[in-house]
Amino acid sequence: MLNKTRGRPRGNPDTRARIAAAARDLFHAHGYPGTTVRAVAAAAGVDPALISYHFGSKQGLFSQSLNLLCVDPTALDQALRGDQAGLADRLLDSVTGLWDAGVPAENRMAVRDDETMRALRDYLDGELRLRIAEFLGGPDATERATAAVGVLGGLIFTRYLNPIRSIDALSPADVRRVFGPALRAALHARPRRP
Amino acid sequence: MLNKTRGRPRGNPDTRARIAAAARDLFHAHGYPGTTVRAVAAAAGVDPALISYHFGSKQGLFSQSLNLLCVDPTALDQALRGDQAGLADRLLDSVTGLWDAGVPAENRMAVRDDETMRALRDYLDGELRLRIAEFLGGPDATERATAAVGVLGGLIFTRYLNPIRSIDALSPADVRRVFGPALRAALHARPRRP
DNA sequence: GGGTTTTATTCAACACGGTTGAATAATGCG
DNA sequence: CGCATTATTCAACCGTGTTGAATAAAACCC
Repeated sequence: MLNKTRGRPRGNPDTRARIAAAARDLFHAHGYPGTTVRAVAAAAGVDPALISYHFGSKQGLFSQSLNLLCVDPTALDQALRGDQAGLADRLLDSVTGLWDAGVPAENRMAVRDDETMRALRDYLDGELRLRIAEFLGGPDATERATAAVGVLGGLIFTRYLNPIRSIDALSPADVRRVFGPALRAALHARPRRP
Repeated sequence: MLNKTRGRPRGNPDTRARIAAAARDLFHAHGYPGTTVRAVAAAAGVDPALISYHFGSKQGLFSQSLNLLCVDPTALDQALRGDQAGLADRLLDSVTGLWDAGVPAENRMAVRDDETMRALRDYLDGELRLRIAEFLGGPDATERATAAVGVLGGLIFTRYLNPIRSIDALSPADVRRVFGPALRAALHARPRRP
C-alpha cells in the first residue's frame, strides 16, 4: 500500500485484475457515489493514480468491472423455449432466479447508477423486447412484447432497484402468483383498438 | 454574486425563497449530483455558504425545495372514484397526466436520486397500494393491489425514470392500450392458489 | 547483450465540491 | 439608545477525481 518503490514492479503482478476485483466488491457494497477511487486503490494496495491510468476514469473502472450484472443471456434462452402457456411463469422465474441469487438483499439498492441503468435499459429495449416479440409472433406481437417489458421492468424496479417492501418481501413463488395474471395479460391479451 | 457588502443586507429580501427557487430549477434540470451548491448560489446571487446556513446541507436544500414532485394526491383521488371497470384507465391516465406534464421529456432522467427514489417508494407502498386495496375490496385485495403497484411502477420506471425508447415513445392513449390489459388483470384477476 | 523504447508504477500537485468559523452589518426588542 | 439576533460575505479546510513528471522494470531490436 504505502511507500512502495517508484517505477515498474518486479515480475508481472496483474494489478489491473486486483483493482477490478476490489472495485467490484466496493461498488457492490457501497454503490457508485459511496465508493471513492482512493478507497479502491487502498483495497487493491495501489496508488490512486493507477486506476486512472488503467481504466481512464472512475466511470470507466465501473463500466469495466461490472459487466454482466443484469444480463445473463442463457437464462433468457431457457425462458424463451417451450409452450406459450408457461411463458409468463418462466420469465418471472428467470428474473427472480437471476437477481435474487446475484445480489444479496441488503445491497440491492447499491446497483443503481448511470451505467447500470443504461445497460438495463438497452437490455430491456434492445434484447428482451425483441426476443419476446419474435417468440410470440402473430398480430400486435411488438405491442404485447412492449407491455410485457413494462411489467417485467416494473418487477425489477419495485423489487430490486428501488425495493418497496410489499414486493421485496414476496417469495419467488409469490412473485409468480402475484405478477402472473398481469404478465399473462400483457403477453397474450390483444390490445384493444379504440 | 459580485462584491456585495458584508453583513446583513438592507430591507428583508427573501433570499431563502430565491435560493429554493434556483435550486428547484437546477435540480430539475441537472439532477442531484449534477447540481453544485456553488451553482445554486450563483444562480440565486448569493454566497455558497448561505445555503449551508439556511438549509443545513445540500441534502437539506434538496429535500426542502422538492417536496411534491411525484406525489399529487388530488390526481389519485380522482382516479379512485367511479366504477371498477374504468379504474385501470383512470390510473394510467393519472400517471401520464402527472409525469408527462410535470417533467419535460429531455430532463426526465434527471429526477433519479436517493431522495426522489425514497419518496417514490414510500408513495407506491404506503399510499397508492393501500388506497387501491381499499377501493378494490374483496378477497385478495391486497395482493391484487400489490400487483397493480408493480405494473404502475413498471410504467413509471420504463417511461420516466429510466426511459426505454419503445415505451417512452407511446402517446398517453397508447399507454392505455398497451398497459391496459396487464393492469386490468393485475387489478381484477384472482391470483391463483397453487 | 547492450541500447532504446514501452509499460507500470509512485509522488506531488491541481481544480473542484461541500462545509465551517470568523468578521460584519442590518434588524428587532427592551 | 444599547444589545442580542439574524443574515450575509470571506477565507480557509478537507476530501474528491484527475494529471504530469519522475522512475524503474520489462520488452524489443540489431
